[in-house]
Amino acid sequence: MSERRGHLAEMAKNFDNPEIKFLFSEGRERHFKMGEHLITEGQATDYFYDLLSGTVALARNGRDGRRQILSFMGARQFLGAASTPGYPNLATALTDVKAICYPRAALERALATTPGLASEFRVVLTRILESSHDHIYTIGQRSAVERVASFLLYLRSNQARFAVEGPREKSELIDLPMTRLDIADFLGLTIETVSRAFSSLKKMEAIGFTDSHSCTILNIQRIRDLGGREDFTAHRGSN
Amino acid sequence: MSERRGHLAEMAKNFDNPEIKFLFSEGRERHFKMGEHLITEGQATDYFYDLLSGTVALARNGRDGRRQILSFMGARQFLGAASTPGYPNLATALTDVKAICYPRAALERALATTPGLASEFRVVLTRILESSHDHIYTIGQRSAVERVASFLLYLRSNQARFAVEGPREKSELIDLPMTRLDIADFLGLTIETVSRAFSSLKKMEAIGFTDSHSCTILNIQRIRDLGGREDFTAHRGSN
DNA sequence: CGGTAGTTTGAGTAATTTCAAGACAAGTGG
DNA sequence: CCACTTGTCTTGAAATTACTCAAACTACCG
Repeated sequence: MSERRGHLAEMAKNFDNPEIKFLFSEGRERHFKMGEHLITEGQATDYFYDLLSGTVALARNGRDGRRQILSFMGARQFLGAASTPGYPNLATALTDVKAICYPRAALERALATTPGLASEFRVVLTRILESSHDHIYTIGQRSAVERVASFLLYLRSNQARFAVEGPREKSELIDLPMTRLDIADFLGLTIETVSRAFSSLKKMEAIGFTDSHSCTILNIQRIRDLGGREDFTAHRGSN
Repeated sequence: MSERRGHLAEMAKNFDNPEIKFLFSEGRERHFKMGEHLITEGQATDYFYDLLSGTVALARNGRDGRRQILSFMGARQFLGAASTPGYPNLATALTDVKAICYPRAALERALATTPGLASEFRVVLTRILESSHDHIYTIGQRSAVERVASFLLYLRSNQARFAVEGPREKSELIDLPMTRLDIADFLGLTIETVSRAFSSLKKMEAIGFTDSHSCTILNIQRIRDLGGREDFTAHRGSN
């Protein structure tokens, strides 16, 4: 009991019944090396993942080689919810990843017998949907520099909210575990454009780089003006 | 009982308990004129809507006048699920709209006491999320003509799936109840580009227009080649 | 120390946007 | 019934943005 790990276990800590017990007894910790796939597209998603550490890119690949990254996920985030047995997305480990995987059927049964957990789960799903909506706005309406600024705020917010040890304060130091190509495929741009946007933000002294995989926000207001969501999420107090 | 209407009622037809009874006793049919808002952004979402007829645009507005339409919704679709009391989106009636509205608290209680309905509801939420992912791919990776082709398939599929009288076969006749500006704001393009893309599809005899608010697909294969999702959703058999 | 993968920068090109004008349809009032 | 207004849609030309192609730079790894 006390050794149940992960965000799902935390969400379920106040619930107990045979289905919950069964669910957690079925949970297996798995490790993925950088580059490995947690889920392959089209494959039957038998498993649901609760990430413990590392970063995963969830992507949709077109036949002609185009790729759209739908989200970057880290500790305390979930992966594998689908409306059908198949799953059209590809989940790839960008770093070494630890996750607990649960059989989908066991999760389904636990949710069906534990309405309280199902409610929390519904909130999680809804948040994911709202985050997709943010993403759609960003890709559909913003320019390259704005998209990159918005991306930095997205990472900053996620790195605070989904820190391994639980939610913490936002930091001005942003970790960029993904490559420029990953960022480009997330934002609907090319590597070169992403790189130029970073250079441009650096030149206006809004950010600074130590190495190419982590940066510091020097002028948060500038970044917010470019990529912020205050417009429509003031009440949520993000960024 | 037999007069419960709407998709939610249909989903709940096999369930019965006091909370379900209460939920449906609280449902009120409302009519909205073209141009009216069902939900205003930032407002507390006290209500959840089950659409009966008409078309609604769900949009996110930027302060500087930019607007991104997140989805077009019609009969048998739901509106108003949010993870917080506020709601960052604006729902506008594009035609006259009929809907049943339920207090969110009543829905929440009904779901909390009716796990079977909660499961179905979770599937609906997941489908919405998957549809958002399609949208992200389209906006992030496709060219203007491809986006418009993809949009036609999106409408065709929705108009079959969410027909007023229930799911029906897909038709080659596509209804376009929204303006070119709405389409542009949905696809992350300008009106002019959308118009040029339609002209281009017309010139290649992939589609034909009767008037500017309805078109016929003349060469479905061509449209699928441009905007199809066979790549990653072959197993779902869409489009 | 060279090799490889990833990143940055530059120059030219292609696509979409912007600006501007014209076409079309529906509705209004003379 | 016709001119006129209005809103929407289409088309054209110019400007801008992001993309493509190419080369140089950097860091890491064997």
